[in-house]
Amino acid sequence: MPEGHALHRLAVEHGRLLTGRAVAAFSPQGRFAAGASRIDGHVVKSVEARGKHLLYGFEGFSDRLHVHLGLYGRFQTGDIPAPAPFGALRLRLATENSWLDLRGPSACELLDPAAVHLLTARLGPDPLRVDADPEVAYRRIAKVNTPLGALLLDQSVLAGVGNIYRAEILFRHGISPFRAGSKLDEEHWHAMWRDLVRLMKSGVRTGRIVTTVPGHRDRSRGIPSRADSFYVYQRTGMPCRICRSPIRAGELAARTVFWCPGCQPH
DNA sequence: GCGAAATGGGAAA
DNA sequence: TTCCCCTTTCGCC
Repeated sequence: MPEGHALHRLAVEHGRLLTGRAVAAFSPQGRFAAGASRIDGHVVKSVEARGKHLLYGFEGFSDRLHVHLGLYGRFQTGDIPAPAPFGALRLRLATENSWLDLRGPSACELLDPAAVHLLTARLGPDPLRVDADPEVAYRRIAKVNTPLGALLLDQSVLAGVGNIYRAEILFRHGISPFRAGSKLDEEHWHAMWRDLVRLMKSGVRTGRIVTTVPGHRDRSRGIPSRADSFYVYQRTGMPCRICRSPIRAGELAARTVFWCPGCQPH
């Protein structure tokens, strides 16, 4: 489930479980054995999300643990006692109260301060961080002919947006994914940014992505189902909630992109 | 039951 | 551009 909102939610949860506590670290699978033994016994100082990346800091230890879930990665947490490890368990962290298991990440590694700097320096502004500056993203967007649908997924332009937010934000602003970045005026970008901040904050609160408003849902009451949560994402061939045109799908930046040909003319 | 696709991205080619 | 990481879910038999 990892778009940016999910990682920020994990950072909050893990911060609550781990900050100020000594952790026992263990890599039953073995692929992070050396790193785990270096973390083992240290007190966690901080947990933060930057885009889709998680960084964990430790007292008296300048390296940070970097985790990127990729497409398959998953965390599980619980109260001790922890269940017996099974399968490909990359990392288990345990405090005296709780345990945290990590499986299938694309990155689980220790980074020294210089490497952390390299990582954060190549990420664009993250709509979920207070230190984010949307102007930095706009300067990249405005000078290229790359399609907006590709720019929104480029983590060096904007950090944290994934395939759902990409499709949905473009729909909500009536912009074709294939429009060039240079054809987006600044006012329009700022409106999109503000909308992203609002949608992604809501995602952090609720743990899910909902971009539809109640009047546009098939069922207008209660918490919308997943199928009712989106305007275009994975709705290929279904009628647009606004104009009834069949939703289209294509490929952009090596991912499936969805759009409404009526509401998002090229 | 099985294969493909998937809320991602880095390395290899 | 293709592969791969290594898991879950969904759609089609």
